[in-house]
Amino acid sequence: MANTSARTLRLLSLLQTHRHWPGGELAGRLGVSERTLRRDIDRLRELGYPVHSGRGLAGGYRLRSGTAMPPLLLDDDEAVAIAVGLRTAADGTVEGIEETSLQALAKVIQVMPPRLRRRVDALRASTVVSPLDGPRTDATTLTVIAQACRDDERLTFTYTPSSGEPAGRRVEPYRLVMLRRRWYLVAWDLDRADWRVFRLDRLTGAAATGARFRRREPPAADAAVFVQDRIGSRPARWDVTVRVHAAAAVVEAITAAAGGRVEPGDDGSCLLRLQVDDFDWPVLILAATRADFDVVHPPEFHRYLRELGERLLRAGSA
Amino acid sequence: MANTSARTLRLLSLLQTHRHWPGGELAGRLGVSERTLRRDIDRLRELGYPVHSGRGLAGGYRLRSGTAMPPLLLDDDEAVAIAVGLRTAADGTVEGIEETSLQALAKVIQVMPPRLRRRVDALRASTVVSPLDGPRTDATTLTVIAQACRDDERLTFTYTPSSGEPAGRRVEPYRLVMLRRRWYLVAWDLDRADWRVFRLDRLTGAAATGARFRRREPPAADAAVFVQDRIGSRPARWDVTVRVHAAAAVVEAITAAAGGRVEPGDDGSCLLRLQVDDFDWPVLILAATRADFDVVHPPEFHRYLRELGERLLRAGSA
DNA sequence: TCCATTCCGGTCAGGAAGTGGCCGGAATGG
DNA sequence: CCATTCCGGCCACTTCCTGACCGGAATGGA
Repeated sequence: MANTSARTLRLLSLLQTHRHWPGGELAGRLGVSERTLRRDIDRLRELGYPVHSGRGLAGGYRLRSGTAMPPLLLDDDEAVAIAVGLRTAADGTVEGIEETSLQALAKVIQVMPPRLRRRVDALRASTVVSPLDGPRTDATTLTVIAQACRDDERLTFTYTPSSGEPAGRRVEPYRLVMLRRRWYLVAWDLDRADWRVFRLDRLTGAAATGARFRRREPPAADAAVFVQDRIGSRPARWDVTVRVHAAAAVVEAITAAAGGRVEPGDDGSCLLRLQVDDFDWPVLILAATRADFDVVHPPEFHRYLRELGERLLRAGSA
Repeated sequence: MANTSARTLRLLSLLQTHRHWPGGELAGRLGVSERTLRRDIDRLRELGYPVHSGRGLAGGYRLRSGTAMPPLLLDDDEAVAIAVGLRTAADGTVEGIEETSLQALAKVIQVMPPRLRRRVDALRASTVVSPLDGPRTDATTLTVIAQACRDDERLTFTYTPSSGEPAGRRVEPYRLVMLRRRWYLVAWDLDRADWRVFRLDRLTGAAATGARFRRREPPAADAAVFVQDRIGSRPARWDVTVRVHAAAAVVEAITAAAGGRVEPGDDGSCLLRLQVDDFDWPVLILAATRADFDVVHPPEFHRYLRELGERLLRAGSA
């Protein structure tokens, strides 16, 4: 039996689940003498995990935070929660960490027992999301590709270009990039013998073949820049400025989460600035303020408001 | 030196970062002979982690999924991503796993080095959330309380009841419950010698005193039920039914994520049902469909639409 | 102040386990 | 057919693990 390693892990696990443990209790659970337990604790400390100990009646052992992440020992529920959380973060719920979340997700999913994966999938549907976020990429596809990138495994899939027929592709995946809430895959296309960028929402049936390859010279130092260059002109992005007839503090409370900037005016109103891709978002925010407002900046927003206002009135008076 | 335990962990870590490793490479990195490496691999297998091995040129070792979660060995970025993901999930982004996410978050945060905690805090602001979600509870408060619940530590905080002055409380925390997107703490109030329910958004300055207590008989088998009973009558919750003049498939694509139910009609329109706490949400969804619609069910929605429509028109015509 | 409780770490001796070197074997892919 | 890779038995040596026993020291409550 690989006793000492297993015991070290179990000890770490116990210390992670409940913060405070008396020595005798730990020794009992591990099935060793208290002397040996003390030595195990010492071993953990030598490994760099700071185990605090206190004497007397209220004494006991506890694991504190140290300088490095210790191995996380998770129970099933926690593992599922982590996978689900990472999935939503990878979907763009938290800006700026999509790629990292995906990488971590790939790691978790890879070692996760199948029964837990099924639970994660089952929770997939219950995410509360904004209906404006656009198409989510299938999480399975995402993790399959992320793993292939990490492990240098060839990938096959069916791709439908913006103009053209669906066709099979064989690639050596390099990196996944999220840009403006869309996932892209940078990969070396084996048949075309060149680097290509694929939009994940146009890609189906992704599967790692199992065959490994040696990494090529990347097409660019930063994969995101490469994608940026390839997909070219960005979609219209609006800079909305609105004068809201309500106290700045009130408006700020509502918009803070959405990332708007609020400047207080002198007459009890305030100026709200938002950067958005479409107008649905700002309308929602403005509706929530329950105050009157005037559009300062984009004329297009004027028209949009008129149309929507008329539509709502039609529905409201029927 | 605690050699074999440390090595087992490092080996596990290596196997988790990159899926495929030739034996010689692993042995080199661990600083042992290949024979010993083989024994280490065997040890992992005995511990229940299925290490797959392949022979020949494309051979090597890889960690597969097994029947239990192995210890997760994360680098800094991944740990941060996990914490951030759990935090958003605990905020109610994914329904039904808030408590579990919080529990996992408490575990991660507890062992996370301070420098990583700071990074998590820094990312706090950048979450893309709906401005309608109501006040988010401070994540630090949340984790402090969650840890106190888990570790049976007394808690002190300042509480402002719905009617009354802020006052200090000393409690023995029992459980955190999320109900209708709000966090509640069930705890034994030491001064009042009774079980109480506290709303977290009315609670400030939470701190664990460090003093531990013995768990009392819980006030109810299910803490959520207890909270439900105590907070009593639910806020108005609307059952909105709308006829949308657009194809069912189109509407479904937009509303699926928000949890609405769509029934196709015979004339190209469809019936959309939503259960919501306020009307901002459905308006956003309906605006996104870019189609006309009629309100079928709650008359209050009529009035709301008229008011909002007029407000938008005022803003749109200025 | 005293006392029970708890962690601490030294020492000892027997036993278990880890280690590297060596080997023939077998699967795999070019 | 051959190079590459994992496999696992054997052996001798060394390391370390373990439990038992001890006196000591910090702690918090009576």
